Amino acid sequence: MSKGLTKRSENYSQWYNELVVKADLAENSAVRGSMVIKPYGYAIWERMQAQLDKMFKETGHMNAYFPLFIPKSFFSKEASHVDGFAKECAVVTHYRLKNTEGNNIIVDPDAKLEEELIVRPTSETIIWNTYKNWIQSYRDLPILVNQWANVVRWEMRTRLFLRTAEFLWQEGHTAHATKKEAIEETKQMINVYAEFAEKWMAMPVIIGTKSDSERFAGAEETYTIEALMQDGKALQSGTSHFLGQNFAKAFDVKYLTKENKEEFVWASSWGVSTRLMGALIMSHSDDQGLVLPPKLAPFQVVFIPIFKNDEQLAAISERINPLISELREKGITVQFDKRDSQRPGFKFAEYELKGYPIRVAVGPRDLESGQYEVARRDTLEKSFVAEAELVDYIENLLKDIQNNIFNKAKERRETTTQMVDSYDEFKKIIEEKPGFILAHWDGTEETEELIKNETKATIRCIPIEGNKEEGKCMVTGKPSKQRVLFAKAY
RNA sequence: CGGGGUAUAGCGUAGUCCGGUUAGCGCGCCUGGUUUGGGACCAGGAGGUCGCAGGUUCGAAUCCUGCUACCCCGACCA
Repeated sequence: MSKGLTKRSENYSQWYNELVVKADLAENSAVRGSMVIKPYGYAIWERMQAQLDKMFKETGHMNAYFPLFIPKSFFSKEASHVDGFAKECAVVTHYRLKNTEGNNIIVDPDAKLEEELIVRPTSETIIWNTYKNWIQSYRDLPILVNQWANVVRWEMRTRLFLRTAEFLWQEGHTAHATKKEAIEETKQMINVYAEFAEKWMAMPVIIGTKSDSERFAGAEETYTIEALMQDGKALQSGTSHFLGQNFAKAFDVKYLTKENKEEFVWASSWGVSTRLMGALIMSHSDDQGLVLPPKLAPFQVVFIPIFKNDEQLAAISERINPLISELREKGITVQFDKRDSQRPGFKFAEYELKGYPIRVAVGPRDLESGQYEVARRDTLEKSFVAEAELVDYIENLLKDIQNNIFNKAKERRETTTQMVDSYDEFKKIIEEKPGFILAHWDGTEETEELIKNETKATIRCIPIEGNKEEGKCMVTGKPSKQRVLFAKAY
């Protein structure tokens, strides 16, 4: 399982599939670029889901579910939106198969749909078509709805986790009476994402807005959180869009104000996807495998008994079962690996590969001494801890690991983020020491395009926080209001 | 869709140029034994339409033709 991991660690996507997903679906192009998420990987996604869902509910949202198939006619109402997605839609044209002679299954030509159905690439259109019926008065607003779902985007090129044809995500779609409120919602949700990324994934992010060319199709403003992976490439990890009245106008969603005036509603949408799992893997993993933040690890602690026979195992179990109960009462997730089919050394390596934050080894020797060997995944350090102190020690160590991997990631980002004032220096750094670059830009699409073509670096975002010093564009010398964030991106 | 590459057991591969025993090796898997505090060892064993279709030949993983899929680089993108 771990064969070749060290050598391949520079190319994360090479070993995800050995670790958490199985991607070998396709002899058939229809599932090209999809992925099977294995149980352990899915457990990580469930932890992420649970926390995000909690945060959405704490900010007043409720979950709903809308159909997978969207009639083509819905989809073509918002012009820039359809332009953005038209090239990557899977389309359902028939509803029946037919078994011909020789067991040859074909699509029944008589079963053609009158109107084709689009497999949702995102749900704005079907949701706004529905909101039209939900909204009449200012009393119906705001509508604060989220959906957990799968979507399909027929990308020309796929990358495991980062850009699969089908992916799992959450999409929030809100409707508001005023522009101000919709913008506040948009900003609130990007802050929720940033908090989740930093406090739970232990992944530092930079919040900002997208340039015109990178903005979501149909949005007036796109907020993003941008993270830096260990190889110096940036990953867009979550977005929140202020949609203005674009979808309200396209789907004719109006409400009556207190003054009995008819107005279009204002909208936001926001989402994060299983791409976050890719981000998590690429932020922290090392040559030994995954490193998971304790807050998202499916299991935070694993106990490995070291035994030669059933009597020894029974003696070990008797001593550590009360400890496990005590840990569980504190809300710590614990696994006790009693398998006799693998040797301890194999298990050590296996749990390191899977990123369990803490491993405790207990053998006859330790029962006598009353001290257990505790190993932490982030630093691979081991220490002996007295039985009486173990529960408190683990509780503190989990917090310590969570902080430590965040700080490590942040430090790494800071040492690979540079302020650059000349375009020559920019080109040199992008080539030699990839990472974030803060530089001045004249705000035009032409300059952005030029930089992209010459260096492959793109504007990841226009940061919201930090120094807002004015300056001159590093390419054209024209005035710039603030530095923007550049990087090569996934 | 353009450029490059690859396809041999569950995974990784040798063999292909120059056709010739029963297609070899490592990991993994199964059985037995010895082991068990950092990925155990010994012995035995199972597992292959050599991507698919056609052709050349006494004989094809190997040569020819066509097709398909995957990977990498671009364009596209959560």
